[in-house]
Amino acid sequence: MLTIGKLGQAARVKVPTIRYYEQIGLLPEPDRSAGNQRLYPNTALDRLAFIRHARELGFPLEAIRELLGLSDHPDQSCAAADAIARSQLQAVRNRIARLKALEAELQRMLAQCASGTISDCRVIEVLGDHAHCAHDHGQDLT
Amino acid sequence: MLTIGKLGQAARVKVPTIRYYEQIGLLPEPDRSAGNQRLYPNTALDRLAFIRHARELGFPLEAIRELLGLSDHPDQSCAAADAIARSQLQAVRNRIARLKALEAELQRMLAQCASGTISDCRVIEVLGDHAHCAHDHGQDLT
DNA sequence: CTAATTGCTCTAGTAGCTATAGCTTCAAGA
DNA sequence: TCTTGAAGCTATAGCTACTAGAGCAATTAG
Repeated sequence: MLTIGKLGQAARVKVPTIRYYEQIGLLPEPDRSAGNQRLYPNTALDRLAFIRHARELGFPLEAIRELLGLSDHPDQSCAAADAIARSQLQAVRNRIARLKALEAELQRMLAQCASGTISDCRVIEVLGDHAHCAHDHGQDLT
Repeated sequence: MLTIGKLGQAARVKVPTIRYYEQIGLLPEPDRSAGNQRLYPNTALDRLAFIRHARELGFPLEAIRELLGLSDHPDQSCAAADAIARSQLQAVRNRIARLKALEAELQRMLAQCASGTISDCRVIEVLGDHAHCAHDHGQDLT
């Protein structure tokens, strides 16, 4: 049996985050000690590690909720899990593409900076006028 | 003089967002019409375009606030603006590096998926055990 | 036994908006 | 001139995924 602190240490997840996961239903409510403290079975560590790992890979909590649901029914096809991972991969690739465009733009902006006064600062000027842009970074918010 | 709707259209910024920017002090409170509606001078368009553009490049609102402060004093050195842009470039590069590691990991995960049942699904398995990872995507949250 | 640590609940805050409700004002057509 | 529909107003709440703090109770080490 693990206290919430030990569990957090073992899974490298902060204690308030564990309580938050419980609150939103990602982790089941554990039994309590006589003094009302949470006591986790060892299986909770697996589940929490799963969540942490998926978060590190950028999966949103709702996707993780689905994946956990799937892993609770090991007999079904894994097509759904595959689809979730695939869409996550797509999302990551999109983000990389957008960030690369931003990188190029920022680099260009800085290369032109004359380090003079604000009035001839390219950074300020470029930001003020989209026409200065080499790339079309349309609707992309980072 | 522009109504808030025209301004939003011209700058491609949604109306509630403009009001939000006013609320947090990024845009000055404009004059009002007899019927209490906001009326913007043309200069507001420049300022709003500046903000939108900087947001597209990933600058956080606080950095934009600083940049706007700088551009209000065109006689000073542009070193500060340069530094803000430089740190933004660094942040973008960090994000790219982290996302590339995630991309590789997700790709590897999917390549191994046998498309069988959940019980031998690599996606679920890899997520459950960090030891399966080729990369060390330590503390990186996307 | 005491002091330090850890745990508890509850509330509020973070970024950057977005959405809703319920109302008023404005502009254009009949 | 009247009317109708669009656009505007304020205020509040919601979104993601946590994080921080207050004020208290329980546990553990010495």
